[in-house]
Amino acid sequence: MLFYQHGFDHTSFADIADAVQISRGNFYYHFRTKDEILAAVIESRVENTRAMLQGWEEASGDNPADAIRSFIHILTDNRADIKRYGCPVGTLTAELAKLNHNARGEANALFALFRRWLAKQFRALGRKSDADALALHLLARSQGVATMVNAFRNDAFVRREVEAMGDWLDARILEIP
Amino acid sequence: MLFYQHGFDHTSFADIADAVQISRGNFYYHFRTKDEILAAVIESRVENTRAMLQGWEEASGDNPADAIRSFIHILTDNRADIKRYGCPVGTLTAELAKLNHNARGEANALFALFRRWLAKQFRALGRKSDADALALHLLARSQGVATMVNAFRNDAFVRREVEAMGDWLDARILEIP
DNA sequence: GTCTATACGGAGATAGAC
DNA sequence: GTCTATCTCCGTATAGAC
Repeated sequence: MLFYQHGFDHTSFADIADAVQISRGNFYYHFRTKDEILAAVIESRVENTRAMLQGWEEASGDNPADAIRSFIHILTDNRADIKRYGCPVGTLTAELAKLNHNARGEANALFALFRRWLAKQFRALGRKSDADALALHLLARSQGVATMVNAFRNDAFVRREVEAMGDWLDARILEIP
Repeated sequence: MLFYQHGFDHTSFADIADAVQISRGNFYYHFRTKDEILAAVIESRVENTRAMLQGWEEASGDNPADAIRSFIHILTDNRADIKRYGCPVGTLTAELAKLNHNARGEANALFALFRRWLAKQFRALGRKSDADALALHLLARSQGVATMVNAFRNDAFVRREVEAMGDWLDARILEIP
């Protein structure tokens, strides 16, 4: 999506209309303001994310560690886009924070979706007391990798870090009483 | 700086002129274009960063581990700004990447400054072969924390992660042959 | 050097024909 | 529903007075 590729503020109606192949005027039949488009984009991302997370859960066959590994591997799977545009969630929340935009909360809710889902997996693994902390830690690690690879475009680095996160996860599992 | 607080694209000449207390017209006596201002801002950040890194080195008294700890602690020291605006380097490079801006390289050079400095410290610690990898890892960790705390504004999380990075550093030192 | 006035383009948004 | 034409505002940038 264009908001992801060029940022929300910098994407104009002309850009959008051009991409969707309708005229600028017609746009206002579907959305009254640009903010309304943003809200719809975030809403749609929330839905897709929900579905993706649920899909990982189901594909893991009740193995939370595998579900978490699916999360870790988005870095590898999406590395081409991340190199060019960064993480869609991280860069959007950062931009909206700077714009002091109304939809900031909704964008953060996207992050919270990942956070709660990861915490749920860690809890299912038996990490009752620190599930949320582990979730935040892993989310931060993957955000950090996304930021760095966006700057340095270093594939080897992504591979190393994804592996390191896997090792970290294994170590957390071994710690379980 | 305004570019940090509101982003480069979203900051107008009127905003800047207002902040510096001179008229918009007078601005063009000092800079010919907005991009020239950006270049000057980055240039100035490079200088400040160089000085800061050198200062850490000197304050550490030839103890690279302490120098690295100074780096880790910027997260704690600047957490108020980071909560509101994110990391100045990370958010700038991310924005310029999306704008496909000319100055993208210069902004990344800012990141590279930290990277090389950290690698130098790790090398001084005796990590000859993986100094750069360790530098990138630590840089990514701190970027990740900055992104998360910008979204969630969670002080306890920063404290935990800063401590965890300290522990990680100690473990790397113990590994040295 | 610093100001005011203004040109010029592009942005979001509206009106109204079809 | 989709279009073109148009409005208004704001952004960068320039001209020229002082």
